[in-house]
Order: sequence, then C-alpha cells, then structure tokens
Amino acid sequence: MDVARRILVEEGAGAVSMRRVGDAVGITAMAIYRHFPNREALLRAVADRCARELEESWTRRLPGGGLAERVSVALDHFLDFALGSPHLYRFLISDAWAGARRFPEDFRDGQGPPFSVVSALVEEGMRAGLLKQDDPLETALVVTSCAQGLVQQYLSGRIGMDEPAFRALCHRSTWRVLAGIGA
Amino acid sequence: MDVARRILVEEGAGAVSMRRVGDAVGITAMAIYRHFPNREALLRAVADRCARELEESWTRRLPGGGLAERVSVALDHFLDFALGSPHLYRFLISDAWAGARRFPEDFRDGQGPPFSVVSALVEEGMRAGLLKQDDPLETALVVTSCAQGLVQQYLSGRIGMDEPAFRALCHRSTWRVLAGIGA
DNA sequence: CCGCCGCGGTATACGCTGTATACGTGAGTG
DNA sequence: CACTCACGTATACAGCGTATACCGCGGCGG
Repeated sequence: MDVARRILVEEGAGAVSMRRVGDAVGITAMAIYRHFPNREALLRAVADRCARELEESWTRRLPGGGLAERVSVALDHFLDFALGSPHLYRFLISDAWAGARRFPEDFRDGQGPPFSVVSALVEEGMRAGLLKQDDPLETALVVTSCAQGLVQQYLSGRIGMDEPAFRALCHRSTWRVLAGIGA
Repeated sequence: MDVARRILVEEGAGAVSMRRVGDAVGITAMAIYRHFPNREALLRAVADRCARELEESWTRRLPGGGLAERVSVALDHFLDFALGSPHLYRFLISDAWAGARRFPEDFRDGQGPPFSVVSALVEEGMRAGLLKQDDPLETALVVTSCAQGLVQQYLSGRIGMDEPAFRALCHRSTWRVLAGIGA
C-alpha cells in the first residue's frame, strides 16, 4: 500500500493508522481488511517491498575503484538510507520483524544487503592480503555492527553532531575498525 | 513508580498503560496525574531512576586484573544488563529519550557508564602502549558502538544464536576491534 | 470554633486506536 | 434469473491518554 508506505517513511510506523490509510485511499478502515488480515500484515507488506527495493538499489551499482574507496562508498550508501529515511530505517533494521534475515545462516549465501556488500568487500580484502585471514562473515559483522551502532545512537539523539559531522565520524570509525585500534 | 518500572522491565514501555498502573497501585488512572503530568513523564521518571541505579551498579565494582580481562568483564556487565533486561535496555539506550546524554560533550568529563568505563580503559590502554595513540573518546565510541550494534541486532532477532553463543560472538567481535582486523 | 483551601482521589467523557460483526451491492456465472 | 463472491460500508466494542468536574479530608487563618 503506497499510502501506508508514504506515512511510514515520513512519520514512522506509529503514524500508520488504519483509519488514516483508509481515508487517504478513499475507503473505510475496515475495507483494508479485505486486503490485509491486520495492521501488522499491512506494515510487513510495506516492509517487504521497501526491503526489496533497497536490496535492488544497493546491489545495482556497486562502486568501482580501490577497495578502501569502495568501502567508503558502501558506507555512504548505507548512511544515505539510514539518515535519509530514519523512520523506515528503524522499522526495517532496528525493530523486531518476524521473518527478518538472521545471522549467520541467512547470510552464508551472500544474501541481504548491506551485509552482502560488506561481506564481499571483506573477502576481497582478505584475498588481497589487506585484511587478516579470519572468519569473513564475523569480520563483516564487526564492520556493519559498528556502523549500525553509531547510526542507532545518532538516530536516538545521542550524538551531538549535525549530519555531515556524523557522517565523517562514521567514516573515521569504520576506518579505525579496518586499520585496527591496537598498537 | 515501582509498578510502572516492573511492567516496563518485564513487558516493555508499550505495556505501561495509565489504567493498568493505576489498577496495580489501587487508584484510578487519573490519580496518577496528581504525581506526573503525563505518561511520558512517568516513564521518564522510571528511566531516570533505572539509569541512576545502573550507573551506580556499573561504577561500584570495577573489575581488577589485566587490561584485556577488565575489558572482557566490562563487556559482560553490559551484556548482563542488555540481555537480562532487554525491554529496559531498549527503553534506556535505544529509544529516543529527551535529556539523554550526548556524544561527545556529555562524555568529555567521563560521565555516563558504560561509556566512561570503556573510555577509561581505552585511555589506560593508550598510556600502556597497547592501543594506538588516537582520540580516546572516538576510539571508545568505536568499541561501544560495535557492542551496541551487535546487541541491537540480537534483540531484534537478527542473530540466530542462543545467548551463550551470542555472548561469545560479542567477545570475539570486541577482540577483533581491539586487535584490528587489518593485516 | 468555623470556614476555607488545597491535595489527593474518583467519575465521566472525548477522541483516538485496532478490529469483530453484520449488512449491502455490483459483477460474473450456472 | 438466481446465486455467489469480492469488495465496501456501518456500527460497535474494548482499550488507550487525558480533559473536566466533582468530592472528602487535613491543616490553617480569622
């Protein structure tokens, strides 16, 4: 439901009420139940579509260039999404969502951006000798978790920076993880 | 309000309704408004108290031993809280909460566990030559963000592991950050 | 002592929510 | 023509936060 999607993206899942969606499409709230068994299923359908679109847009144009630059661009893509559509990000990534992909089994075959992108980059880095030989999945998880943790804190208002400064912080932090903070 | 706190810890903030809290303490829902201006203030009061208690319990007994072991114990303390009281964790850490501490200004003076604990450990590690000389605050942020990102994913059901396995994963991941994943 | 006033509590009501139930209505089909 | 089924409406119910009006009691000034 495009209307539900618009409200979710603009105002968050909490703002998606059956009556409001119904009004916006010109039917009563109860008519929605002819198409979705309940509100949660409606939201899940929106989530599924958004996730698919996101997946497509993430895998469509993988950046070229050196490995470091591709990591940077992948991070920017992730930040574009997280900071550009924070409500959708929270709903897709941060909220519990039945049927969401799980680590590690659902990622073993390389599905699920942004994880698959990072995972591929990590494996490439290991082959190229830029990263230590290690479990590629868990190594990729460290990189993505750090970025997700930072975004979570930023979206919760715990990082007192404007967006450009926060983006720079994310790049510095990712770089620290890759380069290692140990002496 | 102890009752509100119990419900929040056991079932999450969404389960804390004015009527339910009132029933539990033997008054009507409206009587609560003699003590708190609205539901949000009630929840915030609960959050404040929990945060203070948590702070106290975190700074009370700092572990001894070598630096690596203290990092490990601090991580375990954090995981004890996050996995033992997931609803409270979400409410305190993950949800937007007006008046929450912000990075970096509210942490410059070392306030706010668990960050202050990690920050102190990081500074100590830099003095001891175990960590690269770097911005201590941002370095500590990398460590905490990674753990927070992992916990967020686990609590959202995105890590298909039982709790012991996940705790081990967190330790491995933290170790990877400290040791560096780069060659 | 009397009256008053404010504090804590109750009762009721309003608008909002998701959704169960009953009904209607038009298109397609035997 | 009648039946069915998909789609929509109308109504109702329980629950939510909370605004408003009322009420009893304890303390305090005149």
